[in-house]
Amino acid sequence: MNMREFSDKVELSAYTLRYYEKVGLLKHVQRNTSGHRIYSNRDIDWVDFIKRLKDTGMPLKEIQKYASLRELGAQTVKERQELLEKHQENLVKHIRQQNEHLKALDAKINLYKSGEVS
Amino acid sequence: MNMREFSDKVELSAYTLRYYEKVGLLKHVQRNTSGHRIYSNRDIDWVDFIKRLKDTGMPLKEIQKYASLRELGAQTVKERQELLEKHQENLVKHIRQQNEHLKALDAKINLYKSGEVS
DNA sequence: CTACTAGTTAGAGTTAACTCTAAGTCAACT
DNA sequence: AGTTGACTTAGAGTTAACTCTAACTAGTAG
Repeated sequence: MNMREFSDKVELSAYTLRYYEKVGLLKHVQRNTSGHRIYSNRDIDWVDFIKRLKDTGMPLKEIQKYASLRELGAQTVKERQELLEKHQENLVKHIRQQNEHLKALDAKINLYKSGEVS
Repeated sequence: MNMREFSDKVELSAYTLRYYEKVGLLKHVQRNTSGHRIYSNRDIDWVDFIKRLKDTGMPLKEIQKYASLRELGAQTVKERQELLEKHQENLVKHIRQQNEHLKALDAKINLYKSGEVS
């Protein structure tokens, strides 16, 4: 599929997709005879995974690191797993923290509701 | 308390605290005779609340809006409550989303654990 | 009196992650 | 042949949220 279709599907602008390629998140995207990019379904999966990592707070630099390890094939499986497990741990902490924040916010709102705030 | 003590207590650099003042998050901080800032316990509470909003993804601009409403006193209670309730709603959504991401990440890691990834 | 410490200001610099601009190419229509 | 539209590139510009620099001052210890 072409840029526009892919951009629509993954909900990232063409600018962002080219940027992701520039910083090494997306590698060897195919080209047609006139030099335009052609994306595959595997590209969709990969970008979706990038988005997931990003949405859970992983910086693009670290996603790039994961991408590079992936490039190196089977010998980096362990390292990639560790990277993801570390991220998983951070995410669990983050969710715990956010739940605490939510509780405190609920309490604050209850003060407003009961008219104890001016 | 002075800059250093306050900075230690709220775990924000002096740079950041001055910046927060500059952008209108912190207002009428007291000064001593030589022009140095003096912070109170109420300042601690307020900065802690700012941090909570920030940590839950509220942009400083919106926190600033809340701060400004607070300045205007009792007549803005309703508006402030609404602002917080909107944020609460976003936060609930965010937590839900993060939990979904976590589940997907768990699944991915399980693929690694069972050797289904190369 | 001098040195040191802890602050002060205005404004410049940094970083991440885009986002856009300008100039150009290529294929398809009219 | 000319126009349109969807791309291409290199590189400049933007935004949020800091972070730092330079030059200065006030209070304290030796």
